[in-house]
Amino acid sequence: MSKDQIAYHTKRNSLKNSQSDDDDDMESQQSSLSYRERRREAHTQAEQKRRDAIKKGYDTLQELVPTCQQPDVSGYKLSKATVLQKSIDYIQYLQQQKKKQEDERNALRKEVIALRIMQTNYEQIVKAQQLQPGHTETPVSDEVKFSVFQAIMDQLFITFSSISVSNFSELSAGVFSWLEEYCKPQTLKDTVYQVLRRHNSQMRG
DNA sequence: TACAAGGCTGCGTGAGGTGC
DNA sequence: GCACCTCACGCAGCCTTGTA
Repeated sequence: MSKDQIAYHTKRNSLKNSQSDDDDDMESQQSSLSYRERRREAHTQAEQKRRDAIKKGYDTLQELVPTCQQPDVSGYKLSKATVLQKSIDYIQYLQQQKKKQEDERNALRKEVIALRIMQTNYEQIVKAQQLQPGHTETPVSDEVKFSVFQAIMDQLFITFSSISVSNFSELSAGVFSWLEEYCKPQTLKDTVYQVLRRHNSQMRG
């Protein structure tokens, strides 16, 4: 507030309250300031304190909200109404983001559960096959294991070599589609059987 | 370019509500 | 009943924008 404003208000208020103050002064001649005057000054200070708190709140809000941190397009300080509106918009944006992330998290949780079920099923299949009559545990040399592993990897590499590696996005997209197409449990199972059959025939031949 | 109009802000103050 | 808090109001100053 400018000095002119202060002078104006001081004069205005003194005129406004002169009558009642005179009455108060007549009632309490012991104090230099009337009760009403003291009340008015205390209230003025309290109101200033309240406005400071509100202003501080707006300033803090402006610091916290990213869209309020730069001045508006005209280059001027954002008005309080604008700060409020931008804060509302930002909170709504955050709420949308939160919901989106919750949906993603739920989808991933379902996927984890599905994969665990699949894992359990495959473990049961393996156990059942091991318990079948005629199934014997014969020791397999490391050389044979490596040979089989190499054959499986070679088979997979043939399919993998069709993926484009010209840039990262194409590569990552290609890897995902390759995993979905060639690394399905049934596909891998077929590949392993195929390699093992070939390996057996070579051993017999 | 001068001027009017309108918006924003800060100020002091009265009135009403609330807690002790 | 009193002290304190909050809200609403009127006011002035500053600034931008539109217009003659």
